[in-house]
Amino acid sequence: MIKKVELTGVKEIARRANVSIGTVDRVIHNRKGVSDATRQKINLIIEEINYQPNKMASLLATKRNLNFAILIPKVSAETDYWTYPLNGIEQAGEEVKQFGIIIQYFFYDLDSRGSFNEAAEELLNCNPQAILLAPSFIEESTAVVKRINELNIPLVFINSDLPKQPSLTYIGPELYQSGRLAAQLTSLSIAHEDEIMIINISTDLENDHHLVRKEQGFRAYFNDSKLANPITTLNIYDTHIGSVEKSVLEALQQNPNVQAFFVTNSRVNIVAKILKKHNKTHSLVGYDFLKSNINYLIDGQINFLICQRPKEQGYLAIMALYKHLFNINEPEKAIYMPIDIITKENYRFYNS
Amino acid sequence: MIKKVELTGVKEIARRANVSIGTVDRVIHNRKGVSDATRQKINLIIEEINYQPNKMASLLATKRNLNFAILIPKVSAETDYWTYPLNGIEQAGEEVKQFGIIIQYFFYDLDSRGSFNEAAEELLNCNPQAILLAPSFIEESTAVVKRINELNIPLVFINSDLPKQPSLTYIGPELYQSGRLAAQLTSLSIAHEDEIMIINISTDLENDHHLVRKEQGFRAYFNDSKLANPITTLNIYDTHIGSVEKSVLEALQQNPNVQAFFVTNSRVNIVAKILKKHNKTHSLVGYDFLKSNINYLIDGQINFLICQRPKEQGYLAIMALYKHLFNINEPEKAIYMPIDIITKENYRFYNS
DNA sequence: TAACATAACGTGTACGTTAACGTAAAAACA
DNA sequence: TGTTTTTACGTTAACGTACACGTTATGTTA
Repeated sequence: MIKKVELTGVKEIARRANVSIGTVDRVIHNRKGVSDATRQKINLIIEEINYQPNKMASLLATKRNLNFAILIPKVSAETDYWTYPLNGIEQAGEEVKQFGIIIQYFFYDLDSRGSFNEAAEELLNCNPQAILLAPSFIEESTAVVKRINELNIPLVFINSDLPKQPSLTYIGPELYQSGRLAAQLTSLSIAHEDEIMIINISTDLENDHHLVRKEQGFRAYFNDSKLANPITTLNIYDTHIGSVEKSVLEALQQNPNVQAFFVTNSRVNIVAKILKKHNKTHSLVGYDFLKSNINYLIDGQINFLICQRPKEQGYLAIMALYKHLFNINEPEKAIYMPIDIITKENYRFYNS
Repeated sequence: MIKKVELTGVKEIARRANVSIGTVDRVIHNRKGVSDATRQKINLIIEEINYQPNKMASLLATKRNLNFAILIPKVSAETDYWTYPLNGIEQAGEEVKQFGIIIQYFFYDLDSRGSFNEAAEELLNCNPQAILLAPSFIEESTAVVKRINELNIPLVFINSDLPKQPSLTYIGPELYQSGRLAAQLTSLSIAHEDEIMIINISTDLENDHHLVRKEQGFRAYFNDSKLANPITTLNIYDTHIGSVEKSVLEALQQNPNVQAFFVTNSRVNIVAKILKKHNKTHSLVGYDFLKSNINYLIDGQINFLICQRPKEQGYLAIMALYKHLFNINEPEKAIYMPIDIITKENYRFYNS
């Protein structure tokens, strides 16, 4: 409980500059009423002692709240992936709430670009001091991000990046490498000549660069490792199970030597269900810690799930904004989540 | 930027209770000097208006330094495992520094119980307000922990637990399950009849319950999975490479059908070196993200490393103490780290 | 030169909480 | 009874920042 002795803050600056704290305050806030000479002197001292304003005192003095606005996909019935980032955001929200941070949530429908634009408009209307964005639709997001940057509001991307748009940081997966990892895991459970099938299931495959990057990584691994296993790709645009079942069975008939599947997103549980129904014991690798996926992992129908800490992504994103605004530290330009392998023997400790 | 209008805080409580804020403060902090009647009245009002102290004001008012004391093994030349928790601790230290938290470091030698006791004594002498402890030596640690608990200093265990001793939380691995995972990974790359060898390398094996638990988990997996692969254990007490080499080669001669090794700690790189030297291509699974291990992972000599986020352990431990002391939230009684699988395809993103 | 304007700076109060300090009254003791 | 101790409070000065307002000094104009 030793009292601090360091001299910091406006008072110390004022003392060194032989002015009052009022003057220092004016310099800090770029208000007029200070001669150029004193302004320079004070700025010099600010540099010298590396002055970091005490955000606590500041918030206390201004007695205002900070609004953080979140714009992410809504949790759909089809996949509960976004519950995890949301949980992380909420947890972080609890922790920073006492610093006057209030989180406002806006959700959009992954099937509707219109809903994205609407939600973005609402978001901007409530004048947030920080924004967390999952830019699923590239063009629409880019437009919104440009406006955000004009307003000079700190912005964090989550789950997908818009590398050309300036932002505080991107927090999310590195897709290519995760595809490579999927390939390595697949190669563990197949023989020399076995065929492999990559399954992309998405209504909007053309816009879903996630899947493409993963497939590229997957194929690159086999290339680089000089593994000659034939790899075919099956694109499925209708995500309903009946339609998927039909496609998969057809493809299996055409490629009877397929021994392993790689599903490039979290819909791997659909494939697992189908394989189980037809008593198939193919190797199966897919994505994401969803309940329905975990069940098939325990079951043995899915061999590996790859996961990139969705909850942590949300948590870290809020924390990055908080730390930025409170001058605690600045994040890296991009934070790539570790690429985790989930098996039936380690899933229990994954989200504790 | 909306101004708050609510009437909250000690002032409002004092107004409602017809007392001064000083009295309210005494009630809030459970200090004496208040009659039971007023205390009750105030507590009632606190409940009523659901009083949440303003942490910013609080932090500002108690401009005190909090000393956190850390007692962990020193980074040895032999293994740099402890650099990772240390990094995590330092990072957390940076982040909480502006709340007046100062971290003091004490290190002990893993080969010397005496050094542990000495360091612990020094630590207690500087009257820390929170302690982070890696209780490697059970008896010595227990004695120290008892004294710490008498002093009512919040304490977090890291890496190993002392379940019988009260503590704020334990942050570290769950060893049994990690052994099971090692077994699953081993089973991926061996055939039906292949033999497996578990290698424990430790000068003080009897005290190293870590290794024992992992071995138990490993064997349990094979039992539960009805896999009949013979498993033998090789205990090596002399950790020098020459001695390990001799032991391993001897054991290999006696068990020529061994196709896979499981090294129960981070010294797996020693075994990798030996196997490489003798051109052996056994399957090899071991522990920890150390540089020397990663090199053999890239090399292909090690198939999998299991890792339990050492850096995060340190980070979370400090944060748990900080959040406890600042009433942000209380941790779970035990926080088991996810059991991560590191391969040559995902190690790059593990510690970013 | 008086009256006034403005630039440049200082002062005071507030934010909500903490804790040291002061004090009146009650209780304990001689 | 008087004296000391204890109990139960109230008062007040910080903490670092923000900002309205007050105060000089230095012009500028009538």
